[in-house]
Amino acid sequence: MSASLAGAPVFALQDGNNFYVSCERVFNPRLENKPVCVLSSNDGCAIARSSECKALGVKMGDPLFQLQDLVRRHGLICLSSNFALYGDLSARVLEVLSQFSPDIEPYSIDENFVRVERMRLLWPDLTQMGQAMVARVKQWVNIPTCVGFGTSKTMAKLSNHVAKKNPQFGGVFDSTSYPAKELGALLATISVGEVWGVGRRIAEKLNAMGIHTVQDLRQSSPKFIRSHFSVVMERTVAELQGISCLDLEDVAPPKQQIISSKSFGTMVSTQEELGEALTSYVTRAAEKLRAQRSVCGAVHVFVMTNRYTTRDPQYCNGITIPLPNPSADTMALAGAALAGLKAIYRKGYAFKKTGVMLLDLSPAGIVQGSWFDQVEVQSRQSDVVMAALDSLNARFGRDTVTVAAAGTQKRWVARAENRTQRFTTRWTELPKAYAK
DNA sequence: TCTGGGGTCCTAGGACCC
DNA sequence: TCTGGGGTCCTAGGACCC
Repeated sequence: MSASLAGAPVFALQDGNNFYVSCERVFNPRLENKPVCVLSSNDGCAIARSSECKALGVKMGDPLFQLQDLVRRHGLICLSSNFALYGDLSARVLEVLSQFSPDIEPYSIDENFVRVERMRLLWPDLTQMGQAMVARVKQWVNIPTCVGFGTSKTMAKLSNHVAKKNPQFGGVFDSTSYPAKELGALLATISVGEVWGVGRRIAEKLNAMGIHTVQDLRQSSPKFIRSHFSVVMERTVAELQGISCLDLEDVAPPKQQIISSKSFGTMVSTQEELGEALTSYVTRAAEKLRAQRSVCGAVHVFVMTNRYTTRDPQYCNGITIPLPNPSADTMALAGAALAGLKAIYRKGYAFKKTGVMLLDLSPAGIVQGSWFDQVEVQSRQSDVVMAALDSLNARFGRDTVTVAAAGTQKRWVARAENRTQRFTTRWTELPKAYAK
């Protein structure tokens, strides 16, 4: 049994093995034991690989046209992606895990963090708990997974990695009960780039400083790391030392931006075609926006040519269009997007990709019975503030219940309460009506 | 010929204020 | 008019994650 104190957090990280491929295998058992990969949209490149596929040397992101030889000679099976299916199975996995603890944070489509320390009466041995999780997810959803335990999220992630890479652990690794000396030896065999939060760039920089393995980083001083990197890395080192800095996010916060974009299968040149694609992306993004009950204050549009070709001239550009009234209305957003497109469109290019980002999101609808419209104006002039209040009155007319203004010398917030809408608007520049 | 689509957080630096 | 410290807000860009 682990020596962790009662109440001190213990995290599990459950992670589906080769998740998309495993999902496909649920409904097509003939894919079992065969090299399989799942492709991105337009069947562009590999985004998930079975272990047999990895053994053939296929890398994440390898384009399909480079895999044709493996398809012919080794029977590599390449499948188009089916994200609706993966999302459905992900939800089922989550349901099974909720039998083990109510404190769960779905981290990605194939990963879940679980706080387990409150369940120690039921599961004094974490390894047994992890084995039960693996067995039950396999039995009920037929998805193979691994589970790692740690006293921080970062250690749970790392333990999951250990479980995945070392078959002798049977898919479960509990770093909290592993003898300290042996744990250090084990972590000294793992390269520092495997740590959650250490990407390619930071790994290079760490290597240059003589920090090559997870154990090297774990034995570094957080303050030293802070001085050469950022507060994020400082936290990572503390987490590796078993000090939990990142808690479970049990209620998912609303998105701060919503993106919808896609590459074209064949190149597109005309503004009309780009506009049609954009309109469908805006429709999808606006649905997501309304689903989280937000309105959006600015729409960003971008276009780009094919960055992989050296033959054609390159052009990429983007523009952010602020909305005078924050909205979740598809037509309003599409109008802004198309106006943006018109501004950045150039004739004579073969475009590969376009997309839209909804920015400046804020809550819409009823919040504890109050409805507000806020206008922030950068001015110390009282007449400007009064003008802002006037505009709120004009916008809501008789529906306006109260108006008020408060702020500092520079930045004023004018606020109107209204029976039908709640918006929070931030103007980064003065609304035209008030410009002097 | 053919190369994904989402997201988050942090920092530096400029504008502006007292 | 000049100088400087302390502070806020905003944006662009980089780095990371799946």
